[in-house]
Amino acid sequence: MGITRKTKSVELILSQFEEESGAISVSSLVERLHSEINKTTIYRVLEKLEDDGVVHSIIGKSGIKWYAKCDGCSEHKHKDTHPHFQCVECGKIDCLPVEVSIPEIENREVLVSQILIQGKCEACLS
Amino acid sequence: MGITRKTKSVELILSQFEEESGAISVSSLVERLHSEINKTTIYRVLEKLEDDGVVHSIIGKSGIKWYAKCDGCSEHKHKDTHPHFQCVECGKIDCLPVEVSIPEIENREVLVSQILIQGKCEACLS
DNA sequence: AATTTAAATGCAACCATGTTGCAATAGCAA
DNA sequence: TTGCTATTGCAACATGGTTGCATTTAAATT
Repeated sequence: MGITRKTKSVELILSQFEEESGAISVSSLVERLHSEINKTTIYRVLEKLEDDGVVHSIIGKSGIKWYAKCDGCSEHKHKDTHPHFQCVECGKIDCLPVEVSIPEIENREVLVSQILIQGKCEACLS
Repeated sequence: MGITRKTKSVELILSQFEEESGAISVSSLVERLHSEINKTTIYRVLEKLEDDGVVHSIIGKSGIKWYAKCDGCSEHKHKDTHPHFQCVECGKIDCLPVEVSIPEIENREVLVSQILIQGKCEACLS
């Protein structure tokens, strides 16, 4: 079960995603908000927002967690087939508005899939 | 530059991959070999083996690192388009002998891509 | 408006994964 | 056998993330 009360922490965290088009790493969120919210709370709020389908999480190339606003996700079913792009230079992660089809696999039940494409983003290509 | 000397550590680590068909997490490798090899050495040897194209690494669903034997990788070019499958129940990771085509993306240069499919493996399906 | 109650928070302490610097060890070529 | 340098071990550190518990607070109830 997710968020039930509109608290200062929830509002603050959500406002960060309003201002950001791409994904935000948890550590940068902790850094940005450390004077207003305790890091434990940040972890907990993000978890609940994910349960609610408000944001979704991505594991970046070095294993750390990022969150991005969901666009068309619901509480019980995330649209997790869209890939994410992480720039090897600046580290930034964005959602890609593309569908990648995952094949059926013999003897296994596929539930979700995470696709992380790495390369150079527009800003770092110059 | 990768491995240049055949040391006890290298042999021991490689022997673990002989016995294993799937991937091995670094932490389980550290656990298995802690009485014979220091963990720092394990991290360092794995890094070199990856440089040499002997193994390749995968970031699992919870952000930890796994390694698997390479099959047809060379020192400078890993075949990283094959997806990996992680069982949500037992946690085990395997390489999938399938090719998934990654689309070109406007304004970005794609270098590598990591596809992690999650679901239930054969053993956990019953 | 005052009361009540459970959700939400802060804090401190903890855990796991991974890294660094440096001195000691050991392959291997000469 | 000697000498060079790659490799290793160790201890200490860094970072990302979690836990238990006492305190606070949103919001429903009176």
